[in-house]
Amino acid sequence: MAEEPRTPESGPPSSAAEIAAAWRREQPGVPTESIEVVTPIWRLGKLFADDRARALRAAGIDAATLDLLSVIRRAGPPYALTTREITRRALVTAGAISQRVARAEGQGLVERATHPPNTEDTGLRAVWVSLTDAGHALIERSVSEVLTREAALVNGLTEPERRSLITLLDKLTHQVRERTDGPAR
Amino acid sequence: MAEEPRTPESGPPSSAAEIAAAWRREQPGVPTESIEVVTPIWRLGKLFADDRARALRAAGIDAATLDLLSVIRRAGPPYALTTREITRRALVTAGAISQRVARAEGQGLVERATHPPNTEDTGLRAVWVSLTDAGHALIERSVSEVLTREAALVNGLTEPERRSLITLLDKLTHQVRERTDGPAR
DNA sequence: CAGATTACGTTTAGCTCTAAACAGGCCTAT
DNA sequence: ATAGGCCTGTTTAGAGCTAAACGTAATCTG
Repeated sequence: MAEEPRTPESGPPSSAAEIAAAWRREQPGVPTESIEVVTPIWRLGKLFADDRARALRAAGIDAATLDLLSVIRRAGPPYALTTREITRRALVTAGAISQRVARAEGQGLVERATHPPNTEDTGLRAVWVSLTDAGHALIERSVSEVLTREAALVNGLTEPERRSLITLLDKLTHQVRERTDGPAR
Repeated sequence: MAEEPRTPESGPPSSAAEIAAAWRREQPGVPTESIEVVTPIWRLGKLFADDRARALRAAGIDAATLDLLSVIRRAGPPYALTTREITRRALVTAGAISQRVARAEGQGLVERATHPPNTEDTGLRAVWVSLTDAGHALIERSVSEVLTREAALVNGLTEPERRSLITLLDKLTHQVRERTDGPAR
């Protein structure tokens, strides 16, 4: 095939295929199969995150807070979850959740209570975090916009393509999880 | 057989499908097509990043430094790039690259020079970052391990599945890029 | 040429995260 | 009962990042 320019002057970032090819050329024998999977996943993650952050800035909320309020909102009435449960559904540590809750509480978006809203309890020293009216209003407003926006980003794929991608991502996720098997903290 | 002393709700995080279903139930009419794509991409990104960080800790290097040295190493001889070119190929800002280079320089892994190693020049006030012997040795050692490890994580997919996934990710990346078209770096 | 403009890299303030130490409620066993 | 062990949640020090201001070299303009 045609050789590629050694240093492509000012363009888009090197494609994953180019990176893999570069390693095969520079260090033959090194396994490069993962590069074309892992690199685009990281880049897409950043593209989605950046776009979301840009959209949320206008709404006066950040992605971390949106994430917190979302988890509580979509749990349904009475819109309250324990800190532990919130942590389990998020991608960050318990300490980070504690800080997120403190910030959101300072903004009047959530409230903390050591007693459950029902008589239901985890049987342990649980702290229940619930949405205030302001928090409820804010999440209602922002989620719709964010999801509409992101749907538009994904709509370039046909329905079969999207379904196929979802299936493959799902399969890969399960396999990576069981292979790393480290506490997915 | 197996005893179940666990707390009721301690399982894996909600699947993306469950999250989408929850939104359709709680706020009908909101578009949820993107959730099953974006969520697994973020989760996979974190799984790969965490695994890589764990592996690198043993080798005495962090992911940010690996990334820096990798870009320079795979560019081939004479193993030197300008800061601008490094930034273009990374997912972080120019300020972050400057700090990464400073840290790596402090560890004796790279060197900075205001003059090009060749007579080749970008025509502007370029700073060339090049690998030291120690940096070269370190990257040689770590990249092989990281890629071998990550190849094993991806090998659960069959070859056609992997190719199909790569194609879909590529297509999605291009479309998201042209739809957001934002600065994104 | 001088002045303005542009391109590149660095510095700085502030933010959010992680890891680890800490604090305290609940439970079981002796 | 009480001692000790677990389970939850919070706090804290430190790391690395971003955004924006800054310094400076190269280039354009009149």
